Amino acid sequence: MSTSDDVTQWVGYRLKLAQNALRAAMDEALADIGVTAPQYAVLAAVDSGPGISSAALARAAFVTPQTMQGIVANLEREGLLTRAPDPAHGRIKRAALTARGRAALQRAHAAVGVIQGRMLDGFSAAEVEWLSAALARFAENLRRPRRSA
Amino acid sequence: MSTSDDVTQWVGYRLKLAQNALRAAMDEALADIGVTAPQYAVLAAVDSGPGISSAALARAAFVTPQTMQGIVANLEREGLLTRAPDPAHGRIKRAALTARGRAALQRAHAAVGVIQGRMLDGFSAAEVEWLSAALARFAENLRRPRRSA
DNA sequence: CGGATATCAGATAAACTGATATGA
DNA sequence: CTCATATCAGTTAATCTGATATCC
Repeated sequence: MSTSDDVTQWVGYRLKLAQNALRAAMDEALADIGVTAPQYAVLAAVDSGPGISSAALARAAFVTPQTMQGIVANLEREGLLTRAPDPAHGRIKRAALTARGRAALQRAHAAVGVIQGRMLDGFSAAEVEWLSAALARFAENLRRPRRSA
Repeated sequence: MSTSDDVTQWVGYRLKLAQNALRAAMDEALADIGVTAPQYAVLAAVDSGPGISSAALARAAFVTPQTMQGIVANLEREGLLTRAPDPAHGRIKRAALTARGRAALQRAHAAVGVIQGRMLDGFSAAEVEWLSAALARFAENLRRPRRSA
């Protein structure tokens, strides 16, 4: 039974290893800037869409609101973003980058670009495109019918 | 500045989303069996190579010995594997699955197979092969020279 | 002593579920 | 009342770094 059991050959395992390596490389590169990989993603998302709520960020990242609030709270504590209550909708808090947040994001973009380049070394743009689409499809496929309707 | 900043388009982000979705799906499927995705990987590795040490498992998974010991300790606590000191090398502890561990692994293999099939739905064997190789190469590329050119 | 192995101790971000308050 | 948003409280597995002890 140790024939098809080689976990290191399984796509899912390699997916995990690749993601682990990516996160490790990003964490190392982002350490100086003082942000983690997930935090970087949130900073970039807030920069792309200022005024976004935590709930919306959570939906975009497919995590629970509580999880996203943890990440956002860390960023707020570090002074990289602020959240102001929406005047019209008292309950919603809209996130925006601070000056320090924007500066950090700038540096992070550069650092991450290097990591990305290293990871994709040897692959053509077309291959990367296909790969990216395949990964997105993996996630879609996995998020389908959970059970028993 | 919101042109090339769309994080959701970035390969690394999609890699993370795919891995997150995979882990979530696996955790859900493995919940009944009482193991997590990383624990499943360790059980499979121990099954493939009985007598393996925690340090060797850590190297195979590219994590620190401490991290692997945490996972192994949890599995030992659950009674899914045992660790016996090597008679010749007093310091080394060799892991082996218990009867319950083997039973859990059997069930886990089946459950994970379903998840895998769902994730890869629509992809040919050749495509999966290429994808898998690409992911392995990503990890390799990222684990190369840290700096110093 | 050096190298590999195992652990203890401690820290942290990230993820979850559950419960709750509030506003539209 | 219902839905979405935010948040408090508590839990957990998985990561890390640092320090130690134990073998060969």
